[in-house]
Amino acid sequence: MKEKETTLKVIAEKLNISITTVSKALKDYSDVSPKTRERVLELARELNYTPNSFAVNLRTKESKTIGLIIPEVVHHFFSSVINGIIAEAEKNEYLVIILQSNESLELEKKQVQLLINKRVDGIIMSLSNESNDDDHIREIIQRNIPFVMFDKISKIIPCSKVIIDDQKAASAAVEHLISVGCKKIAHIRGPVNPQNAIDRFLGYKKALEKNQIPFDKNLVYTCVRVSFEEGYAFAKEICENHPDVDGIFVITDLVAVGVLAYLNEHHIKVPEQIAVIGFSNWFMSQVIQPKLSTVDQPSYEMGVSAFNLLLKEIKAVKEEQPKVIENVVLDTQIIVRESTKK
Amino acid sequence: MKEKETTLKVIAEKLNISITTVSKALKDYSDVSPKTRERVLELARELNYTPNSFAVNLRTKESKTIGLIIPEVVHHFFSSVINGIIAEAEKNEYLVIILQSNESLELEKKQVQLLINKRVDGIIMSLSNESNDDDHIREIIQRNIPFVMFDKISKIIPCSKVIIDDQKAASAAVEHLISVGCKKIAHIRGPVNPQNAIDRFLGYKKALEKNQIPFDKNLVYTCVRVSFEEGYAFAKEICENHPDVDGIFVITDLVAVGVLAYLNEHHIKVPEQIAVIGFSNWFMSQVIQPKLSTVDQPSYEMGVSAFNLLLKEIKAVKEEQPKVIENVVLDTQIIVRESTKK
DNA sequence: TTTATAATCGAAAACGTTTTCGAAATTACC
DNA sequence: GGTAATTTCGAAAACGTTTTCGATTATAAA
Repeated sequence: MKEKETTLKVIAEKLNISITTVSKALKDYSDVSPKTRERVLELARELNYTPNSFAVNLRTKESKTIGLIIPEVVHHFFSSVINGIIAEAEKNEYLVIILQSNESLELEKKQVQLLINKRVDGIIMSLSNESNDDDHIREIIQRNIPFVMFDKISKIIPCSKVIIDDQKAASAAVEHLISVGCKKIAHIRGPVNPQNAIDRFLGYKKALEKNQIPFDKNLVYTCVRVSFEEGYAFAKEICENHPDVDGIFVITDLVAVGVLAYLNEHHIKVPEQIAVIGFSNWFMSQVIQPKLSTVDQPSYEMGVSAFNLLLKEIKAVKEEQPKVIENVVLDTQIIVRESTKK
Repeated sequence: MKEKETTLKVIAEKLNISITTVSKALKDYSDVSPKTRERVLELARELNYTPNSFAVNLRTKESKTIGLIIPEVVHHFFSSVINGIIAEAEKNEYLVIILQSNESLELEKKQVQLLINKRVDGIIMSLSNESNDDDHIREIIQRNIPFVMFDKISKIIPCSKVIIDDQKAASAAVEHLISVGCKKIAHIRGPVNPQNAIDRFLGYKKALEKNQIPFDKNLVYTCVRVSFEEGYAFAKEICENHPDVDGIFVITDLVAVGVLAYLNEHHIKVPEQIAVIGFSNWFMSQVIQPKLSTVDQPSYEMGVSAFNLLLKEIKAVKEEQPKVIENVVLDTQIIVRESTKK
C-alpha cells in the first residue's frame, strides 16, 4: 500500500483548519496566529512535507530552472563555463538543464524549442559553428524570454552577452610571437562562421600590420572541426610548403597540441625553429612537452557572469521593467610557457 | 501590451467548441471528427500553441526531466558520461538537470533534496568521495524514485548500477606491467572511501599475488584530491625512497600525468627505468610525451546505459510494477602506449 | 455595553491541462 | 418511420498551490 503524499490538504485536515491557513503558515504570512503556525510547522516537519513544485510552477509561472545550450560538453573550456553557471545558479536556487548542440544548427533549433516548451525561466547559450542570427534565436527574443549569449555569440542579436575581446587577445598573442623574434607567422584559424574565429583572425592581421609584417593569406589555415588532427595536418602543410615560418598562432589549444605533436615527431625544435601559441588555456597545455603558451580565458567567471546577467533579466521581466541589454567583456591574459620562450 | 498566451481555452473560444475537444484533437483521440480536428490543428499552428508544461506536469505527475549528480563536471571522464546521458535522454525526450557535488557530502545531500523537491522523474548519480550509504541516498530509494548509480557506487545500496569491473581492470593493468618486465610495482591509489579506488587497489594486490610478487604496503600511496600535483609529489617520493621501483600503476590518468611530469623533469626514462600505466583514457594521455598507457573506460556508453536503466525504472514505477534491480558491467580495455612499451 | 479596530481565519477562484462519463447528434438497420 | 448502434461532443473533476477578499472572532477604546 502506498502512503499518500503529504499535501497542504492532508495537513489541513489533520489539524482541522483550512488549506489557506496551512499555506500561509508555511510562508510566514502575518495573518496567522503564532499558535497555529507552530502546529502547522511541526506537523509539516513530521510528515516531511515538501511543496509540490509542479503546482507551484503552474501557479507562479516560474520554475526556477534555466536552460543552457552549448556546442560540446567534453571540452575543457565549456565544462569550466558549465561549472561556473551551475555553481552560481545553485547559490541563487536555480537549477540548470544542459543541452548539447554538437555544433549542429538543426539540433540547436530543436533544443531551443524544447527549452521554450519547457518554459524555463531563461536561456544561456553559446552558438554552434553553423549558427548565426537565425529564426530560433529571434524567437527567444520575441517571446521575451530572458536570454544571454556567451563566447560564440552573434553580434547582431540584441541581447546581453559575456565575451572576451577576441581581437585584442589575438593581437596580443601574435605580438608576443613577434616580441620573441618571429618574422613569419602562420595562423590556424577556426571555422568561417563563428564570430570569435573571425575576431581572432582580425586580431592576427592587425598585429601583423602594426608591426609591418606583410599579411599573406597563404599562411592562414582554416579548421572545420577544430581538432587535434587538423592541427597535426596543418603543421605538416606549413612545414612542407612554408619552411621559413617561425611562429604559429592557433585558434585553440587542442589544435595547437596537434601542431606540437607533428613538430615533435619531426624533431622540429619548439620554440627555436617554430614558436607556437594557442588559445583558451586548456589544462592539457601545461602538462605537454613543450608546455604550451596560450591565452587564458576566464571560463569559470564567464559562467558566473552569464548567469548573473540572466538573473537580472529574469527579475526585470518579472517586474515588467524594460529589458536592459548589458555586455560584459572579461579580461584575458597571455600565459608564456616553453613553446614561445626563446 | 502583452499578447496573451495561447492556451486550450483561447483555441476553444475562437472555434466555439469546448476545451475538452481541443485537447482531444491535439492528442489524436478517436472521438473527435476529422473536420474539427483539422480546424483545431490549423488554428493551433497558426497561434503557435505549445502546451503549458507546468500544467501538464501537474496533471500527469511527471516532468520528463531527470537529475544527474556528479562530483566534477570539469573532468574528462565525467563530461563524457554527461555527454552519453544527455544524448540518450534527448532521444527519449527527457531533459537533464546537472548538479555538481564538488566531492562534498554536504553539498551532495542538499542536491539530492533539491532534486527530490523538484520531483524529477529519476536520478542518476556518481557518489562523491566522502559519500557512502548515507541517509540521503536511502531517502531516494525509500521514496521509490527511480535511481541509478554509476562509477562511484555504494555496493550495499539496492539499486541499479552501471560500472566496470575495476578489480579485473586493475589486475590486467598491473599484469601488463609485469608482462613488460616490471619486478617492483608501486601503486598510487585513490582515496580510502570510494569503491572503485578500493577495487583497483585490490586488483593491484591480486595481480601481484598471482605473479608471486610480494605485496609491500610502503609502495602504496594514497591520493586525497586525486590531482596532477599529487602524482608529481608521489613520483618524487617513490624515486627518493624506493629507487628500485620499475613500474607504477596509477589510479587515474590525471595523476599519472603528474607522475610523468616529475619523471621527465628528472630525466628518468619512461618506460626503460620506470613504466607507468594510468586509468580512464583521458584525451590528454595520447598527446603527452611519452604517450601514456592506460585502461580505457567506456564513459559515453556508461552514460547511455545509465540512462536506459533509469528509463526502465521510470516505466516500471509508472506502471506500478515491482522494481527490477539491474547491474551493467561494461568492458574495459588496456591501451598500450609508449609509457609501457619497453 | 456598544462601537471601532485589529487579529485571525477560510471560501473560492485561478493557473492549464487530462480524462471520465454521460449526453447529444448522427448514422445504420429493419 | 422508429429503434439501435455509433459517432461526436462537453461538463466537470482533478492535480496542489497561491492569493484575494470578505467573514468571523478577539481585543481595545469609548
